[in-house]
Amino acid sequence: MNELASILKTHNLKVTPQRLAIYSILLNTKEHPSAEAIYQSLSLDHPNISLATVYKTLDTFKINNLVQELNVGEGNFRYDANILDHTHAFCNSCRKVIDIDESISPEITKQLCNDSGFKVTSSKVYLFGTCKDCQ
Amino acid sequence: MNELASILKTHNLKVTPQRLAIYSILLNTKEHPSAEAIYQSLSLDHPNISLATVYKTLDTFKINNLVQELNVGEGNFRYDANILDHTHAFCNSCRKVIDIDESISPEITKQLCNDSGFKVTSSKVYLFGTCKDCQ
DNA sequence: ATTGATGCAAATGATTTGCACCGTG
DNA sequence: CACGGTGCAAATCATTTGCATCAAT
Repeated sequence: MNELASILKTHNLKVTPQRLAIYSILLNTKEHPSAEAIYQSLSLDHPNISLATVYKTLDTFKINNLVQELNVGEGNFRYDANILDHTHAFCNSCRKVIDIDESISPEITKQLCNDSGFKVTSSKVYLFGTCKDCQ
Repeated sequence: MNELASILKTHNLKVTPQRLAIYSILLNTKEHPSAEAIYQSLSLDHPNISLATVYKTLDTFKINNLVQELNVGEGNFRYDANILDHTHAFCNSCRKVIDIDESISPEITKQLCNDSGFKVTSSKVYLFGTCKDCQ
């Protein structure tokens, strides 16, 4: 059996072609796609999938901590199969979201935690500016 | 003339009672209200203001860098008249957004900037967890 | 066979837009 | 007076929901 299927089973989720397809897209892209963008990607190999299913599946994945939801202020959400806290940089020019793999965010959360009495379970760090290609 | 009025003028914005009211609300709250919440607050003293005007005004303020827009994943935006980069903590229990006044976020953005070739102009840091009152 | 997943279409909720009218500079 | 701002209602966009059907265990 395929590896994705066993990950889904680990979370007590039924294995369906739709779920495999959506999870596979997220694992194989660096684009941080929106629900709509995922739906577009699916139109090739799974033309009869429903947008509602994409939303429901993403919600299920989010609840089961298989994906994280991002919001860089565009008016919709984006999804990332990398669930570890890491920094996302949004280019105001090309509107791409880039992963910044630095382990600084987790560190600062701990520091902030100490001072404020707020018990931190996760964090999101967004940088805004211009990416290398657009400069 | 009142101080808020002169701030608006500095940005070449016409001074209207609606803008003064909205900006005043944002300057005097720690609640990080949504457009809808601001509209509710206005219903007392400005009962005939339009929700569309609230949205248009917030957009104008955002463009003129008088407010910043937050998104903690609730499906709407919240607004903060403190435009300096600072950390926001969202309590998953009471759904309040709390300011964390630490100057760490600006520091990390500089570090990340160096490594990635991404030119950072601003940043947003969100912490998720449980606030002091809810623990 | 049971239970949960899917697809469709309709509903919702947040935000935006068009346009006539009004108020500020 | 001119131009931008406001209010209203309608439109749009992202996301959710209800429900009948379908598929995985």
